[in-house]
Amino acid sequence: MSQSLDRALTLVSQLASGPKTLDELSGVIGVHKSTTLRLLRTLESHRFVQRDGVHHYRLGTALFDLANIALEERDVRRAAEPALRDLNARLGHTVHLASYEDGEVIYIDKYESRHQMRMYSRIGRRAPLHCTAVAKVLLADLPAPALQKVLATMEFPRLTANTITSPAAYLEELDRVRANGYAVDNAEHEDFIHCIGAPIKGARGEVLAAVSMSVPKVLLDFDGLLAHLPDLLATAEAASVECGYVPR
Amino acid sequence: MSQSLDRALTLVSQLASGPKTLDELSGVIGVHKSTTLRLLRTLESHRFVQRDGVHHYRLGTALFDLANIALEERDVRRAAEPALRDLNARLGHTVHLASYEDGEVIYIDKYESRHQMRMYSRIGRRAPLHCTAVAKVLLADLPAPALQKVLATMEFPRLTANTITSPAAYLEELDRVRANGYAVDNAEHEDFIHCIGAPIKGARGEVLAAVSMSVPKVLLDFDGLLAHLPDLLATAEAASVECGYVPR
DNA sequence: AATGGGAGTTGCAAAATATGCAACAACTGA
DNA sequence: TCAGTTGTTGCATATTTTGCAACTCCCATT
Repeated sequence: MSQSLDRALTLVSQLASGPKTLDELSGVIGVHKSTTLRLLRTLESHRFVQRDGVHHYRLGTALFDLANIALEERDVRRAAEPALRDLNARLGHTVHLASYEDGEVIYIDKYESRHQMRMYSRIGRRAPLHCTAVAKVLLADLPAPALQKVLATMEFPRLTANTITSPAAYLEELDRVRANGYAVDNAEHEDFIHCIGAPIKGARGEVLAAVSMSVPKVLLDFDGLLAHLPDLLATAEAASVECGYVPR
Repeated sequence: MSQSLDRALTLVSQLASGPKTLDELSGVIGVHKSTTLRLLRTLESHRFVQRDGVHHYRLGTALFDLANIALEERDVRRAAEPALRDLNARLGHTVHLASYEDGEVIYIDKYESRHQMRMYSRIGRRAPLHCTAVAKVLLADLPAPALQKVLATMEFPRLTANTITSPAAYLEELDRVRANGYAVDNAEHEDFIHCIGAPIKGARGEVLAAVSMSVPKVLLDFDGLLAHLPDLLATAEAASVECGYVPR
């Protein structure tokens, strides 16, 4: 481990909670302010950090560049785009693409609803593991040891009346996902939206990503949502084929 | 300057051009592979970097988190959202929000067109300075010394038949932006799209960000686009008011 | 206008870490 | 099974990082 680097990256993470002064940042990493300044100067030269007025530092624009590049590096995103865009155009609802990365589920693409609505999800954000359709799809495909490892640190905060709040109930839900070949979010994450999700597979049948379609309850009831399941599964299969999957 | 940190951040930047092996990364920063490994281990522990298979490293998910947070830190984005969302809903065309940061113009929000279309712009990406409406709006408001500084390093690659390709012509264009109170991209960036942009101002009249509306030429000709100028200017003013601007 | 306090900045000697080396481990293809 | 490639490790040495004390700059108060 590189101590100097560790300190610098801690500074960057600390700036995630808002702009801070040199003294504040020194306090966080426990070194002299002249040392902190030297680290900030280097971070600034790489644009990870920038001055915000005279006294504050904040996160810099290199993060945008790198985050965009990190997204575009994910081949499944490019391969899935035509199918997902088409689903969004035909049905007019929000479509997400998410992938599993190191114990987290990240939204890597999103096509906005034709109807004006605000959702939690944004490209680059993590999806909560316990209550989103995409996360259920992705965790359902993990090998048992990896799934146990994730569950060991997973939390189950109740976000709506329907949220799954125990590991046991969650494992049962993942069994249903495996049996059905798709997942649902029955207003478990945000109480005005429900959602269906399906896996996008690769050449060897492994799950590369998950696609989901989210609809406000006022526009479509749950049965109406499920009526779109064939569309979603067809979209997932079309995207899978683009990723090298050979259907049976 | 912190040499160790500088090397580590160079590694991160290098991974922007695709996954790389330990040896490749050592070659880039000119240190022994055991040193490179130690730097990568620290980057990995902060999730700036992750393993991609057994032999490659690639950009990690912390970049998504930080980029999202960096975006949401920008108050103008939150303040402008209602006005921009409304413009997008009423007219159905792509609406962008961009801000000026350290010599660059960054898209910080985007509302997709009702019509299926693919554009260069993405949230977090830089807008080319010489040929986008948002960049013209933002550069037109810079004090002369800062503008000269930007122009000193600015490039003018021809992207379409209409692209401005010289500093002199660009300065004339900025004069027009100042006189008109709005900017146009007359298919200068992407030859199938034109675009109008306007400033969003703060409490002291300073330009905080730029809003733009982009339309494919096949949907609306240039006169048709200009007919929407009152809508765009009204949106920019509504957003400005949310940012503390007091109209005259 | 002067002053004091807060925050940023600097040069350098001392303290501490980063570094490279050489050997080893693991994996893969022939 | 073996060779080559790539990742990994412990430790002595080389080099950088660090803290100090003083300085500069800016802003608010008197």
